Amino acid sequence: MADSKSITMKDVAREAGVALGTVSKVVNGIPVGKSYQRAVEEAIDRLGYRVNRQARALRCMKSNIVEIILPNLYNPFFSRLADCLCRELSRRSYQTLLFLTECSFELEQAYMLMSEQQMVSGIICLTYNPNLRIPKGIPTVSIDRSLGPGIACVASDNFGGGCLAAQKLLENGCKRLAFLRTGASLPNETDKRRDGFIRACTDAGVPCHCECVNDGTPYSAFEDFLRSHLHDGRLDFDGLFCATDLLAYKIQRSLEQMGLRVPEDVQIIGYDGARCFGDQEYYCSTIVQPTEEMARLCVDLALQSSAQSIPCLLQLPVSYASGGSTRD
Amino acid sequence: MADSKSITMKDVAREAGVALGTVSKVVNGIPVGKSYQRAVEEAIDRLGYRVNRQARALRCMKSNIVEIILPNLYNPFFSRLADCLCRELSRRSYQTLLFLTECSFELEQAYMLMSEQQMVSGIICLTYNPNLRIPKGIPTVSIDRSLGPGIACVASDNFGGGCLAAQKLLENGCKRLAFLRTGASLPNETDKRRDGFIRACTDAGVPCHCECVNDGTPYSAFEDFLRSHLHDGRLDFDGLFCATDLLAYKIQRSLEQMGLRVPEDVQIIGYDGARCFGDQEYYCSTIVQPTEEMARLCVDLALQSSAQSIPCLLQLPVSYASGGSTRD
DNA sequence: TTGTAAGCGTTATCAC
DNA sequence: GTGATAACGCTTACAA
Repeated sequence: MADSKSITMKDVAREAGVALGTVSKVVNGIPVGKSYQRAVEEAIDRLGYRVNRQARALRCMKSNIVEIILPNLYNPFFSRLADCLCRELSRRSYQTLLFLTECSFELEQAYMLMSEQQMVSGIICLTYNPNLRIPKGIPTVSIDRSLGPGIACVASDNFGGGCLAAQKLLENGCKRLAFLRTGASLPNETDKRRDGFIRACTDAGVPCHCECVNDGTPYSAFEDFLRSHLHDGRLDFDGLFCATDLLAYKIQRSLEQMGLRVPEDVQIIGYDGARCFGDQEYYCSTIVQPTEEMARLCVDLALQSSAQSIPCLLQLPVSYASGGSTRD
Repeated sequence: MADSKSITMKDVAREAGVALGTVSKVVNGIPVGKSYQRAVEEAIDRLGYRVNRQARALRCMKSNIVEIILPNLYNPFFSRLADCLCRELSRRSYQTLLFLTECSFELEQAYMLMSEQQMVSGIICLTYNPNLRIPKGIPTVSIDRSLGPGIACVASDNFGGGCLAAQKLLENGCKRLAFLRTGASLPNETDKRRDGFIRACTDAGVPCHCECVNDGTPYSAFEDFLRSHLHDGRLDFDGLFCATDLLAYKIQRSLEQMGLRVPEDVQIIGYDGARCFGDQEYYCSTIVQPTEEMARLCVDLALQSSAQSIPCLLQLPVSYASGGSTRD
């Protein structure tokens, strides 16, 4: 009890009868004389010594901490991402410092700059602030949005995913397609979901409607949209591609309330690959983001101290998964 | 560019033409002379100085970091908890260091002890290791499991929740009840869900069956159980209380595959209050844990430096929410 | 190969 | 009220 004054290297050195520097070497795996090695290791065990990471960080001007900035953890895509990132970091003996912004520009900026007083090894962030100031000298990786030259951006192949969605709907016999989206008004990588979708539609010679609303807009705007395209209990579209699984989920519920059946009357494909309870069934047919691979890549980049000509944008391939809202 | 050698207090002191100690005082809100105050603040702005938290932590032997240990972030209950905890900590100017264990006893222990070399302000954990060694001198809060005397445990009112589930099923006309559970073989607070359920059944004079299997057991054990109680397309039970929403969700799917309708033939209540996409509809009728309040309480306790006679167990009230798997 | 000593950026204790 | 100065625990030249 009275002891717990925290054991330091000095204590270990005294206990082992060696100099402070020798202990440090042993702790850091730098070779020392066999007998010293043993003596120090025994003393460490005996005393239960553990290195003080703050002191080390201060001295080395670098902690083994990576900062993660996300909007929240209740959205399954973000929580899955956080899960994968944290695990991948642990695997490499790094720690995860987590910040949640709920998309507040101010918080995004504040947490971003926090790293400066923190000596973190890297930053992995998913932000929306268009004027985000990035701390210099800290490897930074952005997810789904380009933060400017020199900052790596990791994303899924949004364009390819959009194409894939169109292809699948067409394969399943859809003739009248529409793309629905609610999202940041600022340009980011996820815009390409629409571009890819339109491209595939154009290539196939099939017309397609786009209904995109800004983030502030209430969901009811989509219900109005659907109703305005409902004639005699029949929707003008038989295939919908929604920019996220969440939107797909809501749209499906709206359609069902209007008396339409999914997938019999209307087929829907979402984007993300979200699953019930995180690892059970897909909520809907979806374009699956390779979350684990994205996390691994983010960590790779965030730990790459030397900015050795990192590509500005890295896109990872997506896949399609049937989840009940399509007829395949 | 060439400057970014990180600005220190010393730089600020020189810039402002005052002593180091004066800068420290300003930074920490300790009163100094009016003119000094201004000079220092201006210098700080001009130089863009930010306090180095590692140095402060080292000097004060205490960082403003709270360690959170959870099994994972894909399970909605855990991710919601993490979300609330992180937000609550931020609100009080603390940072969140996140560790995920996937219930590995070794990792639980390793992360628990990590705090010793970290000078964290507190630990909030949800663990299963029965022999977990707790670092001394760091305020520790356990969720859903008592870690022994002196360690606060925060949980929802599991017993009350069990009672409530039974009451709701009975109110809805159920006559033949059963409790289903898969969970840690080690005793923890969530065991009381069963106890409360049984108690309410007993009080009401209604028989109830309990089917509890250990964590390792494959889910198919429950399917076998259900099948063994299925006679002529009719289940021996018309009301099920599942220890978690996830189990309720799986059971519902199994029943539907067997040709039974929920809630017409069998009503189901889960526990947790999990929602689709984190904030949409409930997956099923459920006993809702007050996650936000629990998080707040955990943070309260984890930051309470003085162990001023903290109650060992704190239970927060639950509520019932209808989610389609019952007839109310 | 080992020991010594100078910091890393803060805070806190004192003389002034 | 202000300003030197000594730690905090560790790493790393550099000297022995």
